[in-house]
Amino acid sequence: MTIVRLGYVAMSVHVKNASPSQTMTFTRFKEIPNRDAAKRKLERIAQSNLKNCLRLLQHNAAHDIHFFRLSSRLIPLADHEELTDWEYMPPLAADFEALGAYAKAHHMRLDFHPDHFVLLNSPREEVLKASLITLKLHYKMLKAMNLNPRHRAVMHIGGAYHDKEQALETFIENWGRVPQALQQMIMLENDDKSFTAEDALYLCEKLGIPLVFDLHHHLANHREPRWQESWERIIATWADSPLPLKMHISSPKSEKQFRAHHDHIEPEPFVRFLQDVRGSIDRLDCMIEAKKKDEALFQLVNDLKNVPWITWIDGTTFEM
DNA sequence: GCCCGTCAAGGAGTA
DNA sequence: TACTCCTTGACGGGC
Repeated sequence: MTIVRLGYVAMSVHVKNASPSQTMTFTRFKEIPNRDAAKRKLERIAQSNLKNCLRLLQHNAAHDIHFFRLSSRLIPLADHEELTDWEYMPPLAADFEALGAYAKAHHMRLDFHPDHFVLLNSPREEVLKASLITLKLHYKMLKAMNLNPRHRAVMHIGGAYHDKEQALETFIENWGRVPQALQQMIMLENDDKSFTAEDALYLCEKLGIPLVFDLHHHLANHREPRWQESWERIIATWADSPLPLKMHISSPKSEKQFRAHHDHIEPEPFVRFLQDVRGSIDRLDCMIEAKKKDEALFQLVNDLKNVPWITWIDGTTFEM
């Protein structure tokens, strides 16, 4: 038996005016003559983002959603190189605490996906440095929510830099420069252009990192099409994690724009996948990455209602 | 209230 | 070498 939880990404199409990613660009920041006033404005935006985030968690609780990706843009400009003197945490501490407490009370798995500019295998010193600053920000947010940071941030491997083998080795070299607390926070994901699941497994097995398998990326980018051959190895990368194996699920926008995400999830390929992995592990968390966010999740739940070997435990959790 | 240019980031691809 | 595109959601000026 496998218990599967479904989750979605960062914002809701149902909850109106609840963006967790309101922002101010650095260009606008500089236009405000009083720097302290500008910082206060950033703090107000961040507070609004966190309050909206709590509303999203409340919406999730109401719909039995126990798995959610937080926006990485909760605090605008927090990792900007010209704002290192800004002590943003004290005015936000209470809001972060409330978020973490709510998630714990409602048994929710929360995590982050730092954006694709966070590159641990960059040959450029300044890019690696900026990436570590952004990762540290994610770590601080998790700590502020009183969540165990272990395996809460999924990342891509990075650029191929015209030599994929060398790029993988650079990742390993640079990994030694990542503080241990940040290393423990990280999961790796196969991407749709450069690094296949096989490449990611090479790093994950060597460095002890859980692999977040993205099925759509695998279909777009692979050497060996049969992911099933690697499934046991993928499971094994999660052996030391306090959290269940995590997957990314999305559907291609079209044949032509295969790599882009569709509004919704095509149920048939997902059902075939579930059939293949059924019983192979106790728990599986599937992050639904679709343009229509929670609406796509609700539609998928509806589509899965007809599958005879699925037994629903609550609104978005089932046993198979 | 809608439309569209702009903002940020790093890499890939093309000319 | 220089550019355009990719991606994301939001901002903000113009009408």
